[in-house]
Amino acid sequence: MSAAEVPARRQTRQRTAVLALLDELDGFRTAQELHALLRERGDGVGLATVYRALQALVDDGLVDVLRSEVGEAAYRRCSPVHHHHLVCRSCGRTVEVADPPVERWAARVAAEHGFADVQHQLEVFGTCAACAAARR
Amino acid sequence: MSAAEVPARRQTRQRTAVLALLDELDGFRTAQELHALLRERGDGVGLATVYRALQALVDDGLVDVLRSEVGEAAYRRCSPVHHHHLVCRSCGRTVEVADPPVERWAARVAAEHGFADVQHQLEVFGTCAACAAARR
DNA sequence: AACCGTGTGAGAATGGTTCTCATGCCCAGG
DNA sequence: CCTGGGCATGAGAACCATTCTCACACGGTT
Ligand SMILES: [Zn+2]
Ligand SMILES: [Zn+2]
Ligand SMILES: [Zn+2]
Ligand SMILES: [Zn+2]
Repeated sequence: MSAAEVPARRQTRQRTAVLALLDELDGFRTAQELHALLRERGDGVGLATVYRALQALVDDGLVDVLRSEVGEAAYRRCSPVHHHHLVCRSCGRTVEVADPPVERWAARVAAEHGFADVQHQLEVFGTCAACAAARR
Repeated sequence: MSAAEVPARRQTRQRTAVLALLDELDGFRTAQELHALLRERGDGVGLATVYRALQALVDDGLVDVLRSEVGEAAYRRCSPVHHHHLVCRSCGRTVEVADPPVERWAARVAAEHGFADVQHQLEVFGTCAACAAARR
């Protein structure tokens, strides 16, 4: 028997609205922020549903999730290929970046210490030019 | 007037116990785990105090903190020089690793995109040899 | 159009972390 | 040594993001 029967994701107004909103935002946003934005614009969506939609999108690889320093999850529409992020601490604006050397380095250093099933996470935080200018 | 009057950290049984416990553990542990361990061994310490002691140690640069995938904070006694971690997903065992190239890469890629005040976080997760062997 | 099963939503529940505040005790000064 | 001011402690309440519950709505397929 084939392993996983794909449950077939159902198309609903709520899920469409969440993905559409993420598509027009260019930074990481928390579920609560997204929920508030949807409510403001009239597309009322339950908070629990926002969480569920985001989780589904993450599972499908359409959205990346990041943990803020205080532990809140933030979500962003991202390309499906492996990459890392350069994130503005102030406005959330994000640039996707890739670096093959660090990929190889992570695999090598893990192997040297006998670790298997290796994964890694690398994020860069800073203040973008616009926010740095606005701050003064 | 000099900027910050150092409040002078006070030496108490509880803070000593927390740091001593961390010194004999070699992996990242959550505050709740540390609290349970202290209670087991008779050195009763309030949970809130464990959190406060850990926060103080982090502020002093004696301890590193890591956010698990579910958002829990885990703490580990670490060397004060900048480094990253190779962490076993299963037992928490951790190896400190350094990689100057990635430091330079992070600074360069950030500068190219106009970002300032750059910081980065890089962690590698895997299954250590001992846990891989025990699993079968 | 009818049915089945998944999706939704409001509120309750969960669980890690922080806050409150009355009491304890470290330690500099005398 | 003794004392006093003030930071530290602890038990429990408060907080808050996230998840769960469950009755009801509705997508998609026959
Ligand atoms: Zn991404
Ligand atoms: Zn990578
Ligand atoms: Zn460390
Ligand atoms: Zn580094």
